[in-house]
Amino acid sequence: MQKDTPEQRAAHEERVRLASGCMPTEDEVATMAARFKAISEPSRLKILFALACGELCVEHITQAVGGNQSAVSHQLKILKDNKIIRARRNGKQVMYSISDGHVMTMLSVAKEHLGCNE
Amino acid sequence: MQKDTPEQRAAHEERVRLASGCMPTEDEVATMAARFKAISEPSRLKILFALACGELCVEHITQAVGGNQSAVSHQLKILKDNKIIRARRNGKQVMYSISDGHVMTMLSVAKEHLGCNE
DNA sequence: TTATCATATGAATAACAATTCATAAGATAT
DNA sequence: ATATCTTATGAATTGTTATTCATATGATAA
Repeated sequence: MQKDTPEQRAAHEERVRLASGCMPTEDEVATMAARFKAISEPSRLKILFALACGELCVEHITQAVGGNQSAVSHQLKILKDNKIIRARRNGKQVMYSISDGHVMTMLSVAKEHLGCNE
Repeated sequence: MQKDTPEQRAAHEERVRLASGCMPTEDEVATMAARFKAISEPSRLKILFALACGELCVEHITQAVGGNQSAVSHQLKILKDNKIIRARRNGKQVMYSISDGHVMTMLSVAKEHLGCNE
């Protein structure tokens, strides 16, 4: 079998170099991965779709998605730590909401992508 | 402490009902969660950023992201099974590429979201 | 055919994450 | 102050997932 010519080898190296150049830093990749992971569990994704309709307190979130209060609270913490949602206290309750438009975009793009089966 | 009035209680139920109405089906949530999970590992996210610059074969991907061939191959399978990337054979090589625009959107939105620290 | 290159896969281990239970903490009312 | 309502947290268990190694498969060339 033919070995690559020096030109081909250079082209390969160039492609790898280009791809490496597209790469965010290790820290950036780690942060993005953690945020995707935060929204990659069915129970947490359900919480987000519930919050997409508007701010809710923990009890209402729990009712909307099912499950128990403790589990929901743990999940809310993960979402909050990853800047996916935000919290504000209102008396005895804590109200949660989607943190910004990027998250809403993710949700709608994910839903659209469901149609793509190829 | 005051109990909720019937009106307040009805308002609460309405909010929960509304939130539940925003909810995709169980199957849809499961699929979306699985796809987010596919892109939520640093090594796989790196692969995607490499492919964002254009089609690459396995060896080049491996060089671009580091790690060994077997690990990369396992990760490519997960991405492919979740419709995040596609594969085409070209002689002895298999060329991988981002499957569609939704994925590219996800990557750029994720990168933008890095700037949001609140 | 055999040899070689490129990629994929199965099985085992090791790291990680989700859920549950029990309980703590924070806020308000009495 | 105490009681109650709401949410958060720590620890333990259970279930998942990533990575590695060894090897299989698939394609081309000699």
